[in-house]
Amino acid sequence: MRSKISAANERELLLRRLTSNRPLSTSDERLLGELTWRSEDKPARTQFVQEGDRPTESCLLVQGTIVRSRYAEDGRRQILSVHIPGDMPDLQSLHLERMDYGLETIGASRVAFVPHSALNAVFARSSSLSATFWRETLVDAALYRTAIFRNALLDASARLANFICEMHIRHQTVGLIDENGFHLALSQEGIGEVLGLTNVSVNRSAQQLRAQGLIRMDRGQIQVLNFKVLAKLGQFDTTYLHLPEVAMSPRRGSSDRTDREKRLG
Amino acid sequence: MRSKISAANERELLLRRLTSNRPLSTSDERLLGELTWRSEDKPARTQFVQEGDRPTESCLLVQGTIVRSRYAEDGRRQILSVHIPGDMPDLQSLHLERMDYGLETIGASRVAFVPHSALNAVFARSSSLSATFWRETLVDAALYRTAIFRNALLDASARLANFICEMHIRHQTVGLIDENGFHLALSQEGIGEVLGLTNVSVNRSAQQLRAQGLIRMDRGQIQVLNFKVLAKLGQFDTTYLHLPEVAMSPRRGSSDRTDREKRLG
DNA sequence: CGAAGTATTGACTTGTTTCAATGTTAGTGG
DNA sequence: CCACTAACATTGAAACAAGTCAATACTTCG
Repeated sequence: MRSKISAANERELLLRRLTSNRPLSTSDERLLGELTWRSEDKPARTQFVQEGDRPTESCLLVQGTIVRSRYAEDGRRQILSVHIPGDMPDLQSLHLERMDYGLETIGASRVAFVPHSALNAVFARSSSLSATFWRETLVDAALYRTAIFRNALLDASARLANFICEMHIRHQTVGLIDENGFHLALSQEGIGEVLGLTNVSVNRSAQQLRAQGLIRMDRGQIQVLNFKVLAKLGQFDTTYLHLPEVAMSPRRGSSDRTDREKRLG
Repeated sequence: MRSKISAANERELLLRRLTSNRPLSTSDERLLGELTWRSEDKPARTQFVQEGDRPTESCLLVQGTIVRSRYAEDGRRQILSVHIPGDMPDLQSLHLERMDYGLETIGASRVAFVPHSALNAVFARSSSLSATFWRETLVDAALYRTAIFRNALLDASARLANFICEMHIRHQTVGLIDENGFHLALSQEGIGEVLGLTNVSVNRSAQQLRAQGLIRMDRGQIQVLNFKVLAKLGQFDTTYLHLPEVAMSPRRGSSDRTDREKRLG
């Protein structure tokens, strides 16, 4: 259940993730490489960080699927976010003392831990590296925004479409996708806990999307057949993922903000 | 509509906010004081930052109420978060190039702007100050988590109760509350856009809470009469606000995480 | 005063939940 | 290798919370 392996995998995974937007300086890369990770394998359905905890380390998901969760009084679970390899789902515990959510595995997963003290030491030495990690938590917040939007304004099918689009792109970004699509350990009930729907509703929505030829979805294997239509249906816009801008359009000059104001109502 | 006033107010407001959790070092305080703010008064219902923008400055709400918003294709608006004086609702634009949401005033508001370049310069000089601002964005993310939880797992009345609890505490934290409660510029329709409800539903829920003697609520003025019961009803737990811990209990030792794991299902 | 925004109320509609039963699949151990 | 089991997926029917539509007050403010 525990192993102190050479942290080569963790380092590489993290590096790939952090540099997906802009390259790190060689000194930052070296600093990053000095971090020591402790890896652990977790079985499926295991809550390994809990609400109220005061972690002294943060984790990196190396393999598998984990979720952030919060429970209602009657025991129902809300999944706040779904994480795939490369994510650091409790980086924020570096600055927020108590956990306000739990972390649990969905399928069997491999998780690597790094002490807060080590991270802080590194950030004190490099403000650019600090900014890179800060940015990660900001993208995370952007995903939350989309969850709020999605669950409030879209109906069941559109929610599912939107969610599948997000997971598709995120898997694509870290190279976890092939001709059969990507693997998502979440059951239909689990997807319901993300989208604020029941398993029944998710099932019926999935059937609709399948009937329209937009997706294939079979026991955790999801394939997007028509991304464009799926995205349209789910009102999906990649902006919030803050991916690298391939064909960087010339930056719009910093025009006077007041010129662009819009009166509402 | 624009004024280059002495930034004394902005500085003080920001300082009060940032030190509400832990004091800043004198050198950090000095650095903070060197920032130059440009203040602007905005009329009600004005969107002054829009989806897709690439801001070169971040703002601090000095006075009034503003919201983060995102629109569905049919024009319906989702309010992602509600902001009160002391909040910096687009700090994240420092590291995320494009806005994935808009910023709009609800009532007439005063907003102060500071260039990203100035913030970056300050953060490069002090990693502790950088961490303090980072933390602000992390609390922000915690509020999003609660919004997701609330809108998915609670029924209309509980959602409203939860939301009022949050706004009550947040106003209290910055001293914007008196014997008549606090002022919230949002209409019932606006509250609905926060909670994923219609104005009709908000109205009926408000009546319920009033009938139970839990709140008073009249044209933007909200008074909590029985916080304890309201919080219970809304399943409200302050953890996620990450307030200073008054009677700091001795930190639980960093017990081996694996000892505390919980199997689910 | 008039106008616009906001709050309130009632009647009707609807998307989703709930409940419950039945398939289906993957994994386990004899 | 098949019976057994648990988890997951699918289906139908009934119930319900919230939405929609629409009419009527109330407030604020130029």
